Order: sequence, then structure tokens, then C-alpha cells
Amino acid sequence: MRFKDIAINSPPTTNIPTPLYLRLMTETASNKKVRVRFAPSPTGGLHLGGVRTVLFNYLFAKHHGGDFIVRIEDTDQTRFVEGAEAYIFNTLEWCGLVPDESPLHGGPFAPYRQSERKPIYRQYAQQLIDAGKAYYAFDTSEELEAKRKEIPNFQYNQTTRTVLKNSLALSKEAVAELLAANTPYVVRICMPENEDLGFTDLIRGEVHFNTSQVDDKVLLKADGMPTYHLAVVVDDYLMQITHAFRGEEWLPSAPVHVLLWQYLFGLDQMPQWAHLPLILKPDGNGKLSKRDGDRLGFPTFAMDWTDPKTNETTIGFKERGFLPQAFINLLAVLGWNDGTDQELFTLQELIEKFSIERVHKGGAKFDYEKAKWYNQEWIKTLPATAYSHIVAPLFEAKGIALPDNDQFVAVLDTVKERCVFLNDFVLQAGFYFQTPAVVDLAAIQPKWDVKKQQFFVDLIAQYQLQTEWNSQVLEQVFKELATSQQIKAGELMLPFRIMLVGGKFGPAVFDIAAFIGQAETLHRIQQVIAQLTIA
RNA sequence: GGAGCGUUGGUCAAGGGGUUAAGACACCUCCCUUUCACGGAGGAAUCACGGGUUCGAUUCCCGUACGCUCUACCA
Repeated sequence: MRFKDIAINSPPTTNIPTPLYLRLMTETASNKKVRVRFAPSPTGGLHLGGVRTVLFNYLFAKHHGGDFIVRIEDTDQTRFVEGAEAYIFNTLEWCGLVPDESPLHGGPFAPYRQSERKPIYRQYAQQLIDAGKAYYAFDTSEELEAKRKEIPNFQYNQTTRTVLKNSLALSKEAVAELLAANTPYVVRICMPENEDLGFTDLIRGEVHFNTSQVDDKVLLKADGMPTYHLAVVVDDYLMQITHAFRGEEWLPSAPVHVLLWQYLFGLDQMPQWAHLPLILKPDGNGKLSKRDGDRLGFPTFAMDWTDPKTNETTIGFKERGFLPQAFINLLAVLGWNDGTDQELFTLQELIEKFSIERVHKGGAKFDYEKAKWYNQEWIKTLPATAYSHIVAPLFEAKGIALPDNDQFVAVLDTVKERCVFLNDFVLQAGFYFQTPAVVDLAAIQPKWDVKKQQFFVDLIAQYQLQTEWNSQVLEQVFKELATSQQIKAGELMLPFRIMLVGGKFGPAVFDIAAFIGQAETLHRIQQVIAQLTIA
């Protein structure tokens, strides 16, 4: 939201500078401690959009010295997935976003799983029915489905509810009878006929709806579980949530929530809403989905997720070789920036600089290239000691034995600027610790001749005599030999590199030779010569 | 269909009544580097359209187009 949007809404007579007004509005609205919640459904892996929602919640809370709560919204038992909740907490831990309250961390407002709060919601639903703000509806799902098929754009609303099976259309006696017979029913909100429902969104400014356009949403399902609509409002109230951030896809149902607040707890108690822009597909249009990642070859989940039913694993950013610092960073700047040129932020800096007003209104297409850049930057920026413990197992998995830690870290630091992913270290540094398994012979072969072969044979002889083994000496011997044989050193450098490294990459060759030692250097040269043929 | 929301280079974006309209990613050229990266210099490329308001609109207003989200006893 821009300052001007606020200015429009503020009385023209107040001469409070807009930034202050804005601050009053968002920060000290009611002198209450800031409390935000992330409320995921445990239905699968957490994708980019979800993590960004957590992140913005977390940053806002911590920026204001408030609490960050995680509440599990598991009211739909048909969609419940085993392991999904644990996955969510593992992801938060990896990202370094520690909840102050959650089913795992406890807290004064437990339980934090909606399935464990079932009785609470019924009581509020009853309150609404008693006040005439909600009603029983006995129509079965099948009946309604048939209606939708039959009537285009069918909605359960003020015009249709009079002819459907509910406590508004039926006689009191009929309703009592149905209830007594334990007929399954849902509770629906009774939307007023023609009222303007508006609220101030922290990102979008004033947003308005007319109640005539919104249908009578189900509040309590036939199984006694609340729908999201009832549950968020009740729990946000009970858990004293002051600011509620969620994806933009929730905007159309905001009027239902506003109305519920009005009926149940009073608008002055309502948290301030902010509807976050969506993360879009890189190509085409629409919300980024797991399928897009699969299709385009990049992760959309934070960490690997294995579906317990299909046993199918979806790759995550973590396993792809992303640093959590980079992951957090790239998500934070997708739809937000601090107004300066800065692009690299630590979590601490994000907490300090974050402001919900600077979040964009429009969705952002996800750019994996840029995401990779962030990771590369973070790998480069951080000392290797920060991630050597993550990288070491990757080498071990390939059967590469590692030297002592100091040496290992030193090697990582020398090659880190060539790594986009943590996994790249295996290729970029593996040759320091192990003879290359594959050597790019094809890159040497075409220009290989008797003279070059002789050079390397002689080089082996020369190097064998060396008692001092450091890069300066090795380079000097190499060049002198080249000169004496009237071959340009440049023509020999690449073959030499490939012999030692396996391919056309890596840091200075003589440094590598110095590191791997005399015996190993000679061994690698010999081995490759043996595999080359002279045309 | 309806409602709501959105729209600055290919992408992320700063900015906002008068500017040569920042910066980053990607792309191209060159330098550095006897490899690959890193780094450095440069290049190409943009305010969706139409009306207003105004001396002046990318910026403010109104339309239009386009896009997205929702339209479930899912969240």
C-alpha cells in the first residue's frame, strides 16, 4: 500500500504526517502485543508460497517484538496426510523460524490443533443460530451437487435459501423433527441482503464487498467440524491474534470473516488483515504449483516430501543444495524490498527492515535463475565453516574420504565461488581428495601428439626429482621444460589440468598439484597418458 | 457468468506530476583469468491501451483490455 492510499482514508482535518498515521494503524493499533499466526493444513509438503507466508508472519512478529504462533488447521479429515505436520515443523526448523507457540512448542492457548478444539466451535455456531445469524441446512451434498448441475451459477444464498431444506424455509416443527431424528445438517451463515462490508487491508487499502454477492457459507460441517471460515475467526479471537496474513486467494472470503467478527466478537477486536500476493508460474500465468516445478525442473517444496500414499518423493530446496539463508532471502524479496539496492539480507536484517506496507499488491513470477543466484551469493559470502558440516556428508555419500577439517574447509573456501548448489562442491573439490573417476579425454585427444606425450613423460621424470613440492617450483619446472622443448606452455596447461582435475574447471593447476602431492600428481599424469593414443 | 484483486524491460523491481525511468537476474560484447568460475567495463530492452485533469502525465481520475483469485460440508 502506498502512503497516499492511507491519506485518502484518514480524515482530511488530521494533520498527522502519513507515515506516523500508518505506524499508528499497523503497529500500535490497540497497544496489544503483536501476535501473528501461520495456519497450515497438514495435507502435504510446504511449498514456496506457504513458506513465504510463514516468513512474512515471522518477520512482522519479530520486527514488532511479538509472538509467532503456528496453528494446525486440520479440520478436513479427508485430506489429512500422515507426516505432513512433522514436515512443516522440520521445514520451519531448517529455515530458522522458531514458533513461540505451536502444538510442538506448547503455549498458553493450547491446543493448537483445530481437530482438538472441535467442541469450541460448535458453541459459537450455536450462538450464531440463537442470534439468527446462522441456520441449519439439511440439504445433502448430493442434492446440492444436482442443483449446481441443473442451474448454472447456482449458489446457496439469499434468493435460493428460501426454497431449500433449511431452518429458514422449513417450519419450526419440521426443523425440530429433523433434528430429533438426527438428520445430518450443516450450519450456514445467513448473509444480510444488501450491506456493504469493508475492511482495511494492510497491503491493499480499503477493500469492499456487497453481501448480496456472497453466499451462505457453511460454518459447521455435518461431521461437527468447523469449516475454515468459522475456525479462523474463533481461533484468532481466542488466541488473541492481532494481525492476520494469508494468501490473496482468501480475499473473496474475507467478507464472511469480517461478518463473523462483527457477529461474534466485535469489529474492534478483529485482527488487521493483509492478503499477500501470489507467487506465479515462471511461464504463462497462474499460481505456481508443484507441477510447474516438476515440469520446469526446479523444486517448489522447501524440503523433500514423500507422499505416504504414493511413496512418490518431490524434491525440496534443501536437498537440491540450497542454504537456508539463501532460501529465506530469495523468498523475502519475492514481493517485498526495503526500498534500497540491497538484495542480500540475513534473517536478522530482514527482521529489522521488514514492513508489511512495502509488500507488493501484484503477484510475482518465480524466477529459478534468480533463486540460484541467491544461493551462489550466499555460498560465496559465508565462510565454508558455516556449511562444511552439510557438505561433508555429500562427499562421504560418494565414497570420497576427507582430510582433517581444517584442510577440508580450506579447500571449500577456495572453490566456493564456483558453486551454485552445495552439491556442486563434490565436483568442484572432489579431485582434491580422490583421483578423478572420469576424465574428459575427448578434450585432450584431438590435439595430442608425440611432442606433448614426450613432454609429459619428461615432466614426470623432472617432478620425480623434486624434493621441494610447492606450486611456484612446480610451475617453474613445468615452464622451463616447455621452453626447452619449444612447446607453448598454453598448449600444455589444459591437458595438464584435465589430467589432475578430470575436466576443464577448477582453481589454479599448480596449486592443485601442490595440494594433492607428488605421488598422486605423477600417478594422475601417468594414468591419463596411458589412455591417450597418438594419431 | 458473477464478485474481488492486480498490471513499470524477458523476470524481480526502485521511483513517482517535469528524471538521461535506479538496481538485480537472464541475454550480448569486451577486459581479467594459459581452464571453469569470481570480478570489472559496456550493450540491447520497459511505464498495457484510450480518454480526461494539468503548462506538463509512467505517476492523479474515469473507462477499456488483459491477467489472476474465489465462486465446495478444501483450506
